[in-house]
Amino acid sequence: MNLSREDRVSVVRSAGLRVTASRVAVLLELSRHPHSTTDTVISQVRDQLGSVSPQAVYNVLTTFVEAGIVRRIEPAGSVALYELRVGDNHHHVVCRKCGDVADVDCAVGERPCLTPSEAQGYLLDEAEVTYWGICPACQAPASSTIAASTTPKSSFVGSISNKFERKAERR
Amino acid sequence: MNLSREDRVSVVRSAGLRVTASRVAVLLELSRHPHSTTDTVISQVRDQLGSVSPQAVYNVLTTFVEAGIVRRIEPAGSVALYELRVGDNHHHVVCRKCGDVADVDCAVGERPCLTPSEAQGYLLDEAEVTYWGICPACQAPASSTIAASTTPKSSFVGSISNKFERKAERR
DNA sequence: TTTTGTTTCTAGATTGACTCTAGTAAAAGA
DNA sequence: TCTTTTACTAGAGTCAATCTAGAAACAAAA
Repeated sequence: MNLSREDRVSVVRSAGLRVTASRVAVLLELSRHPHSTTDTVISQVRDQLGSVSPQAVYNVLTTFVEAGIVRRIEPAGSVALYELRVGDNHHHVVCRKCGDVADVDCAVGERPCLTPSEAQGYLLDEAEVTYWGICPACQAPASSTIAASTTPKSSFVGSISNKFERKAERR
Repeated sequence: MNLSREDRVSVVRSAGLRVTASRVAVLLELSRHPHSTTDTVISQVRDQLGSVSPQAVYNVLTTFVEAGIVRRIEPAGSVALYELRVGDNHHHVVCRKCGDVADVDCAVGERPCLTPSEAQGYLLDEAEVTYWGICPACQAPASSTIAASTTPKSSFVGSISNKFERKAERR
């Protein structure tokens, strides 16, 4: 999914936000690469615009999340990831080896899509599901894919808070 | 749940680990306060033993998680939390206002307790569910409880990566 | 008991994501 | 075009967590 420039401008404007170069650029990057890290977004926006301060990108992402046009996820052991798909309450599956993230549709589609029998008195509004497993690339024993050819320094299974080795250069 | 000293020693030993004062002390703290942060554990262990380096506690927690006798969770926007309840695949509910965490039983009890209709080729082994809502204390409009009497500087709802205001002094 | 090898702990520096602040620049309504 | 509001830059700061080297404690063998 690659939003046109007009689409991106109108997304920003209809969220009640000023249209700036960095905001439009961040939207392009997120439409190209869902589940981007702040770091990736920064370097991609720099490629588009020449120079942008890291803080500007942090600001844009925060503003977008608060405006509801971007969703932020934080799988355990990972830095924050951002995606444009909002409002459908989909879930995610994370690879324990390489940290790759993929979307998983929610059968219900509205939150909370699950409710426990005993909620301890909490007023629930969301059930966030994170599936953990091994991605197709990392399942291949010694194939030529990037993810599988790299012997992980440490497997995420049973290990603590490593930041995965994110698939390099996913653009 | 307050494990006796003998219990704690035997938990450590039967995990194939050396019995040290800091390990036994960490277990006591986790048995008293599930969902403790590293910081809390450090100060509690210091109370017990006099002085322990932060790194020692980090080491102990990491070792315990790798040995499978402690579970580490990382709700979005929170630092790592540790608990002794392992192996029953229970879930958690997190308060958006104060960050309080409570256990929620899993109806299935084994992982993965959920499987999506389409897993994108991933080999799944776990479905981690985090329920989000408002805890009983924070629901009370202006009661005398600690959590409710403090007007949050920023609500977690719709905000980014704040670290909550964890309930002070839960010991 | 002493020795020896291994594991754990201490102390201190380091990393990395993220935040805060003050001043400057840019956007949009008047 | 002017003015007000909002966004961006630059730089320092925070904080959880990690890394490393050396000292201390543990456990098994001699």
